[in-house]
Amino acid sequence: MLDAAAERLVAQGYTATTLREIAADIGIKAGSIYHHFESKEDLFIEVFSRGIEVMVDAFGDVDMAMNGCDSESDRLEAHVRAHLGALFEHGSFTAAHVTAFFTAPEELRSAIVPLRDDYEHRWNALLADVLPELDSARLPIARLFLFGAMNTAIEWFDLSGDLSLDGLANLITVQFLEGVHALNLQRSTR
Amino acid sequence: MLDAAAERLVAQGYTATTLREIAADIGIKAGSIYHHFESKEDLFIEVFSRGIEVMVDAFGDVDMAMNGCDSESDRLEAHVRAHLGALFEHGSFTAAHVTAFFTAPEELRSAIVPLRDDYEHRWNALLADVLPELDSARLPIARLFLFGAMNTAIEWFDLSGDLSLDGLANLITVQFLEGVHALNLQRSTR
DNA sequence: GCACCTACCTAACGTTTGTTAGGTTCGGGG
DNA sequence: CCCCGAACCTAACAAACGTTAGGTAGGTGC
Repeated sequence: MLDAAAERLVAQGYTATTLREIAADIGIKAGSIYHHFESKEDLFIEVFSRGIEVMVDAFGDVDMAMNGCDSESDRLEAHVRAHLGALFEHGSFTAAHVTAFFTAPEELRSAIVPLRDDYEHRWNALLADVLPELDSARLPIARLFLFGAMNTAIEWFDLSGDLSLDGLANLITVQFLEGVHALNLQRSTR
Repeated sequence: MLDAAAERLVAQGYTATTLREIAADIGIKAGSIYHHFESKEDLFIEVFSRGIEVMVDAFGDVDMAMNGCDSESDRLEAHVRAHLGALFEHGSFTAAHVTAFFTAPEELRSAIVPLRDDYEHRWNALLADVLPELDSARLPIARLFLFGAMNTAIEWFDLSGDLSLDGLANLITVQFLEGVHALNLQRSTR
C-alpha cells in the first residue's frame, strides 16, 4: 500500500493522487485506508519518511564499508553510488520523496524537514572531509550542485540503458570533484 | 492574471492551484476567467509557454550579443547567466515552468513539449560548439547536468544574498566546464 | 439614443475529494 | 462454541473543484 502510494506520487504528485486510486491499486476501497492511517497526510508522511530512511540507511552502510578507505574520492563515489541506488534500486520511496516532496502541503513538509536536515548534514560532513580546502561557506552550495546532478538523473536515467549506475556514479563524482577543484584554483590565483 | 497564475504554480503546483485563488489574487471571480481562457488547462498552457518564451528570448539575445566572441567559455557563461536571469529576473513564468511543469497533467504537458525540445536543441548546439571534443552521445547528459545545476538554484539561491547572479553563473560555468574536461581526460587516458 | 462589445458577476450544475459511521467477514484464543 | 479484534466494505457526508448559463455595468461607434 505504501508502495502504491509512492508510485502514484512519482507519477502524479501529491494533490493529484487520490486515496481511491491508491486503494484501487491494491484491491481495497478508499475507506479501508483509514484503518491503517489517520488521514491522507498521515499516509504520505510515512511515505516521505521512508524515502529518507532508505537514503540514510544507504549512507550509513557506505560509512561502515568504507571505514578504512584511504582514497577520499573513492569514498565520495561510493556515497554517490549509494544515493543513486536509493533512487533507482530500492523501490519508489526515495524517488517519490525527491520528485514529489515540494508538491505536498506545507504542514506535511514541515514534519519531514528535520529528517531531511539530518541527511543533508551527513553530506556536509562528508564533503568537508573530502574537500578540506573548500571554503565552509561554499560547502552547502557545493552539496546542492551535487544533489542537483544526482536527483535530476530521475528525469532521464534509464536503468536498462548503456550507462550503468556505477558508471553514472563515476561520471557525477569526477565531474563534481574536478569542477570544485577548478573553482578553488580560480579563486586562489586571482 | 497570468502573473498570479505563475506565482501560484511556483508555490503550490498545478492541481493545488485553483481558479478561485487566482481570481481572488487579482480581484475578480472565478467564472470571469472563462472570458479570457477556455479552460484551466488553456490558461496554464499559456503560462508554461511564456516560461519557455522568456528563456528562448534570453538565449537569442545572448546569441546576438556574443556573435563575434572568440572565447567559447565566455559565450557559455553568458548563456548560463541568461538562463539564470530568466529564472530570477523576468517574473515567475520561467520559475513556474521549471518547478511545476511535471505537476501538470500529461495532456497539457504534451502540448508544451515541442517548445521545450526547441530550447533544449539550442543548448545542445551551443554545447557542441563549446565542447567539440565531447562525445555526441554524452552531450545530452552533459546538458542535463548543466540544467540540473542551474534549475536547482531556484530552491536555494537568494537574489539578496552575498552571491550575485553573475557570480553564480561563473560558478556554474567553471564547475561544469572543468568537470566535463576532467571526464574527457579520464576516458582518453584509460 | 440605440446597438453592440468587452469585462465582469451571480448562482448554480455535476463531479470528485477526504473523511466518517456503522456493518460484515474471518481467523485464532479461551 | 463464543467472542474478539483486525481487515475490509458500504453508503453517505460536507466541502471544494472546474465549468456554465444567464444577467449586468460601462464604454464605443454610428
